[in-house]
Amino acid sequence: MSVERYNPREAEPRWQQVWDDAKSFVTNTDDPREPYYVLEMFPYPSGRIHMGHVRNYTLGDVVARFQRAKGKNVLHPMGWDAFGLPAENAAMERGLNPGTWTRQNITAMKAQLKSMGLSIDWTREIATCEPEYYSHQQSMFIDMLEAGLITRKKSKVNWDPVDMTVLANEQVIDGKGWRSGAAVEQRELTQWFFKISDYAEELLSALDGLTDWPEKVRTMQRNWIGKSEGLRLRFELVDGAEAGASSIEVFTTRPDTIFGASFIALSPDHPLTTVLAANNAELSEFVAECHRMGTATEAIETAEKRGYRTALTVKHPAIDGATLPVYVANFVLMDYGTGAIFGCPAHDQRDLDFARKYDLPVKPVVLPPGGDAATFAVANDAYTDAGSIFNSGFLDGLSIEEAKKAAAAHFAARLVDGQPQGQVEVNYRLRDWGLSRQRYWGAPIPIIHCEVCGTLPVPKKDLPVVLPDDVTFDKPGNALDHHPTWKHVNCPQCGGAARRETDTMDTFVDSSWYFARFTAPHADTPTIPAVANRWLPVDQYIGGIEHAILHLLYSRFFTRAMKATGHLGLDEPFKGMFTQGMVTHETYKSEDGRWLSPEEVRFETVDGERRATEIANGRPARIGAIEKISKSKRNGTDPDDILKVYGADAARWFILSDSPPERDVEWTEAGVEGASRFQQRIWRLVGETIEIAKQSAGIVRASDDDEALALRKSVHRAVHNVGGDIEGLRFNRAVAQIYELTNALVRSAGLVAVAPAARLSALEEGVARLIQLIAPMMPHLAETCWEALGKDGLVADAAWPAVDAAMLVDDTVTMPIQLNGKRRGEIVVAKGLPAAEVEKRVLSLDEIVRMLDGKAPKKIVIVPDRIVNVVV
RNA sequence: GCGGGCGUGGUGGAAUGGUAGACACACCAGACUUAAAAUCUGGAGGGGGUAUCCCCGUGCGGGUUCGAGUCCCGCCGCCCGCACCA
Repeated sequence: MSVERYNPREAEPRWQQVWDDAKSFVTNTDDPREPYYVLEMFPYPSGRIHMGHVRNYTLGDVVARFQRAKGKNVLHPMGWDAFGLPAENAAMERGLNPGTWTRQNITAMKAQLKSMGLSIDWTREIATCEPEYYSHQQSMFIDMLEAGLITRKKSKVNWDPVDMTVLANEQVIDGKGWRSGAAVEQRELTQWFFKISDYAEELLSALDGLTDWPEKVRTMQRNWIGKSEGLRLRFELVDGAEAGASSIEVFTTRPDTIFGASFIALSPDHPLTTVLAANNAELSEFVAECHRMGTATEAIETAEKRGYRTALTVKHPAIDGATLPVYVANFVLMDYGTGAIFGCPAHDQRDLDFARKYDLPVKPVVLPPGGDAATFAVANDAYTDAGSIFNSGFLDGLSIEEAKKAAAAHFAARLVDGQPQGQVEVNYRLRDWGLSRQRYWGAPIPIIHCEVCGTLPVPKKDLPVVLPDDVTFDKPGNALDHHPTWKHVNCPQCGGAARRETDTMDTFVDSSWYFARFTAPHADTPTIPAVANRWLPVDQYIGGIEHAILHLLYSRFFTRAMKATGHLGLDEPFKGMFTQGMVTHETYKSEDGRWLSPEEVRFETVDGERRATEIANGRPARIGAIEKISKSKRNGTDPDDILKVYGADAARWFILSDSPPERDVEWTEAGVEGASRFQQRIWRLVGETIEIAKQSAGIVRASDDDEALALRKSVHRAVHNVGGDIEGLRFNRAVAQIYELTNALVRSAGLVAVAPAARLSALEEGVARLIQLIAPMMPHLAETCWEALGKDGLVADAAWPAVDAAMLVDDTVTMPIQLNGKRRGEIVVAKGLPAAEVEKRVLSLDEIVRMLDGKAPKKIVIVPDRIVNVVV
C-alpha cells in the first residue's frame, strides 16, 4: 500500500485561505460563550520575524486553539508596536520616511505571521503609529493630566549623546544607553512624568495577588519598586549659619543603631553641599570629581569610598554633648531618601570602609547572641546580623526590631525647630516615569506652550495632533523640532502665537494599553469600558523575560490610571503571565575566526565525533557554544526559510516538543526534520486507517474485544493528559503523550486488519481523536487529515473530545515489590485488592521466598495499588 | 553583596515521597532496495556475569523515612535579575 506523502507546501496556504474565508477566528464580544483572552506581546515591525517570534506566537496559538476547542469565546488579536528609534535610523541610513519604512515592514511581517497559520482575528489589527491609535492615547494623556496623574518637572535626565534623546532610568544599563551603548550624561530638562511613584505601594502589594505570574517576575518587580521602611531623622547643626540651615535630615532603616553613629554624610548633589561648595573651591572640585565618576565607572562596587570633611558638625540626637562631623561622600545618592545619611560603621560595611579611611570611631551597638559586651569589637567586617542592643542608653537590651520601634517613638516625641525630630517614613526606589522623548517617530504629546497663558493641553476637539510626514533627518536631534511650520500654532486660550510641544511619548506608553484597545479596536473612544471589562484581564499573556519589569510594570500602572480616568474598570491587566525562554543555536567559526552561519557549514560524524567543514573552502570549522540566536554571531536561521522547506506545522511542532517553554530551546536542523518525519507518520497512519476501513467495507461490526478496549483506554488517557498539559503550558509533555498515542495507534493498525469487526471502530475513533489532539499544534496537518477521514466541518471548529472517566481506570495494577527499598520484582493484582491479600500473594512468590531465605520480614509496607516494600 | 532559578544518559528532557531515565533527537545493528533516500524491526545509564542475575548510579556530604531525583541541613558549580538604596 503506498500513500502519497503529505505536502505542507500545498496544504498550508490552502487551509489558511479556508480559515480566512470562513472567518474562523473573528471574535464577537456579544458571543454568549465564556470569554477567554490570550495575548502574545506584539512585535516591533523590524521587517522580518525571528525565531523568538515563532516560539512566542506558536505558544499563544496553541492556547488559543485549545481554548476555542474547549468552547470558549477566544480573543486572540495581533498588532504592531510601531513607533521607535529603528525607523528613524532607517530614515537616516536609507532616506526612507519612517512611516513608509514601518508600514512596509508591517506588510512583510504580516505575511510571514499568516504563513505560520496562527488563529488570529486580523480584523482587530492595530498599529501604534497610526493616528487611529495614538489619537486616543493623546486624549487619555489629557484626561490623566487633568486627573493629576501626570506632572511636569525640571529634572536631571539621562541624556544619550549618540541617540540625542532622554532615557528612562530603566533604559540605562551600566551607565550606558540601552540602544546606543554610549556613556550616558546627566542634563537638566523640563519633562513630563507619569506619577507612577504615587502607586508604588499599590503596585507592590497587588503583586501578591498575581498568583498566575512567574515568581521570578514578581520578585523582579518587588525589587524594582524597592520599598524600605525607616525613620526620617533630624540632626541639629551646631553652627549652621554659614550654610543657612539649622538641621540636616537623614533617612535610615536602622534607627536602632543611632548610638553607634559616628558621622553624617551628604550627597554631592545635596542642596546643602551646593551652598557650601559655592564658597569652597576644594569642595567644589570634589563634587565635580564625584560627578565624573558617577556614570562612567562600571565597577561601582570597587569604587573607593571617598569623602570631604566640611566645617559643619551636628549634635548627636541621643547623647548629650556629643557631636558628629559632617562629610560630603561620593556614595550617597541624592535621589533616594533625603540625600543624607548617618553612618554607623560597626554595623554597615560601607560606613565601616569610610570610617577606617577617615579614622572615625567604630562603636558596636549590636551584640551578637552569646557575645561578650566587654570585648566585642568590629574589625574589617561590619556586623549586620541579629543581636541585642548595647552601649545604647535607653535602647540597651532590646532586640533590633524592638529598638527600631523604641527609637522611632522616642524621636517622634521630641521636637526640634518645633517639629518632631523623627518621623516614620516609607521610601521607594521606584521613580516617576519620564515619558518625554526628543524624537520624531512617536506619539506627539498634545500640549501647547503659550508665552501668555502657559502650558495648555490641546483641546480634545483638535485631536489628534498628527505627526507631519514631510520631515528631514539631515541633522541630529528631533526632526519635529526642525520642521519649519509644524510647531507654530495659535494658543487655544488667547489665540496668540504659541508653540507646540515637540517631544513625543516614550514608546512604552504605546504598549501600556494596546491590550485594552484590542477589545474595541475601532471605537471612537480609547475603550468601550463595558466591552473592555468583559474581556480583561488578559487570561494568558505570553512574552519574553526582557519585559519583566518595564513593560509589565508600566502596563499595570496604566491600567490603574485608565481606571482613574474612567476608561477601564479594573486594576490588573494580566491575570496569567508566562515568560518564554530564548531560542538558541550552535555557533560556528571558520579557521581564521569568522562567524559562519549554519548554511555555510557541512557536518559529518567521524569515530562518533561530530565535525564541521566550511563548505566554501572545504576547511575545518569550529563548532562553538550554543547561544541565543543573534545577527552578530550569525547563528540564526531565517524563519522564512524554515517555513518554506519544512512548513509551519513542522516548525511549530519542533519548537513545542523539545524543551519546556520557559527554558531555552536549541534550534537544530535534525529536530525540525524529526518533526517533519512525524507529520508523515501521522499522515501514513490516517491513510492506513482509511485503507483498512475500505477493505472491511462489508464486514459487520462487532463489539470491542480486549485489544480494542485497551486502545480506547489509551486514547482517553491521552486526551485527558494532553488537555491537562496544554492547560498547564507543559507543551513538551503534551507532545510526548501524543507520540505515545501515535505509537499505540500505529501498532494497533496492524492488529486491526486481523480482526476488523471488533477493532476497526476503536482504531477509527482513536485516529480521529489523535487528529484533534494535534490540531492546536499542527493545525494544517490536522485539517488535512480531518478532511481525508471524511469528517464534517473544520477540525478548528470541533469541540475538544470528552473524556470518559471510567476509561481512565484499569482493572489491574502492576505493583513493584521492594526488598528494603530496592526493587526486586513485581506483581499484577486486581485494582483495590486488600492489603492482606496482597501480602499473602507477595510472600508466596518464588523470588521473594528465595530472597527472604527463611527469614521473617520485620515489616511489610503496602500502599494499595502502588507499591509493596518488604523490610527484613 | 541581595534576590530568583537550575544541576538527571551522548543530547533535549520525563518522573502527586513509591518501578529513575517516559517521549524525542543523535547513534548502532538488522530488514526492504541494484543502490541511496524513505520506511519497518531491534539495541542501548555505567560496570560485571554476559539467556533467566548482581553491584553502582539523579553535582558533593549528612539527615528524616519502610522508601528520597523529589523533603530538611551544610557545601560545590552554573545561569539570570538587581546592586554604593542608607
